[in-house]
Amino acid sequence: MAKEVVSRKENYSLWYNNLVTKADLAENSAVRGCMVIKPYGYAIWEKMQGTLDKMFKDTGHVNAYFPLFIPKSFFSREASHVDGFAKECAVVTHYRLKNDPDGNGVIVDQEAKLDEELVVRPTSETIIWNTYKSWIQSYRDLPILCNQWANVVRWEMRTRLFLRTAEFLWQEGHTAHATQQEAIDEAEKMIHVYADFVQNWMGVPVIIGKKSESERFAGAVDTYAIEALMQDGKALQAGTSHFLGQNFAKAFDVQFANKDGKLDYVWATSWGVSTRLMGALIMAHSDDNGLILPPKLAPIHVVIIPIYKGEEELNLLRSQSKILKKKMEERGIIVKIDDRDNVRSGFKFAEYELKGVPVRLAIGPRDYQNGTVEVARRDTLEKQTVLQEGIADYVSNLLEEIQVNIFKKALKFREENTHKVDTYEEFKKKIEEGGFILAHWDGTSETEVKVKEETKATIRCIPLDMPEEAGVCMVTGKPSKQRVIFARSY
RNA sequence: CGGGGUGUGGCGCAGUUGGCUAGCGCGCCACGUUCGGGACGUGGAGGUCGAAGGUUCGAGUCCUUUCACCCCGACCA
Repeated sequence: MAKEVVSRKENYSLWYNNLVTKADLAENSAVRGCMVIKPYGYAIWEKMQGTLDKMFKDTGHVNAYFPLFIPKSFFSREASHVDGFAKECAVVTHYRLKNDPDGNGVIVDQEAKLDEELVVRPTSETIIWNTYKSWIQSYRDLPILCNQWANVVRWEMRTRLFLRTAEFLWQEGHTAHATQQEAIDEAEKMIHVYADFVQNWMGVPVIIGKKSESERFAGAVDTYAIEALMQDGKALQAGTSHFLGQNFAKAFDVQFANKDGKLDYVWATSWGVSTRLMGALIMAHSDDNGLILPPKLAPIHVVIIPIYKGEEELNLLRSQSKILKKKMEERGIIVKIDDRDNVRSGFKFAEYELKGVPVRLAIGPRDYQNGTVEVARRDTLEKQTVLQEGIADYVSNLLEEIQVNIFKKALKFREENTHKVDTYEEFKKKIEEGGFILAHWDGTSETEVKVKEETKATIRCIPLDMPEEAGVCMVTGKPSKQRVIFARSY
């Protein structure tokens, strides 16, 4: 008897459950809104991390690490930056506990108060720029191209598992350059690195663009972003790259002597992606049977499930499975044999579908006789019986095909849910259906605010590689050079 | 921080206008039969009903306070 499946609209948690849970600590816990990443979920994150890390290094970056705690005063330096983060910071005020003399357990020792409070980093621009100041004196010290893998904390008023947890894992790149153009190039380069990763590894199509003024990062001159569309019709910002101008250099007084011997402020960028990407991965691909993982990021590519009666058959199939496993491993395929004797094979089928393992091989006595194996692919749920001979090639090709197919499917979904709209009336109707809307906008914040208030939709980005097209703003009728992307977002 | 909702074994829930020993499904344990798509039978373990206080002969149920979580806003990756 198959169990009832929770529908996608009702609940994403079915898919999440293999990967992550809410932090489940004592009552009154202040860590609400945090998450526990389970081993299987972390294995995916490690794959993402490894791939991105290599991409960063291939583009000339190096890893470094900076402190978790940032002196409060650092935040006062860059005005718009503090505006953006002040409301969501965790602050350390004391450094010691003691036993309560009244016997109520442990209390904060009020005598151990810090002179200056420490802020748990919500992002590291301030402490990094304070550090860079001592690293930079001459144009010969530039560029500095550092990346940091770290956790950060943002005390959001409302959290959402994966998409907006109070603590999350991410990487943040922070670069310093001698010229404006070099910094702009860096910011653009990195948003393209992100797009490459999200599309070609995660299989999620994205639109690369610039943020409008009101959606910009606190302290940035320009914010580039990649925007993805989830299956429920909402947009998700999957990564950002910021051209910071000289804002942080000025705030932290980071000057260098240029080739002419004159002092100038350093030009900066920062860029980051987080565990939110795992949310994107899940929400973009999963179906009612559970996760669908792209082979390039799946912790297990292939699971082999022996189907047997009795110990004799099991042993026979077990050793045959090992042979198949070895053949595939020689081709770099990650294979798991699930020969657990205490759950039935149908249960295993369902379990690995829930986990999103791309390919399943089932081998039973009949297959053993015929020298065949049943191959099932997770993305289409199709099953086929193929010869064991040449299985490594077959599976290797299949994995590549699945990787491409997942992307195509997501792209098709996005295209079917992207609409050009020319009037505000039509816009209001279309936005209710979800998806991306391409419309003309007069470039003003006022119009953007009005649209947001009336429809809850925001400008996700001003696409970079979309042809210019003259038109008029759908709201005000003022001239516009190009269409921008509107959507409701997470 | 505003509006709405929910707290009952590990998970999901039922429990009527207060009334007997607090139930059900899943899961868990034991034994047996099963095993090519989430098995079935029999037996069993597991609960301070979110917390504190109150009303009452009697509270999961009523009242007060409080805490947490979820959803919708505002804020944000």
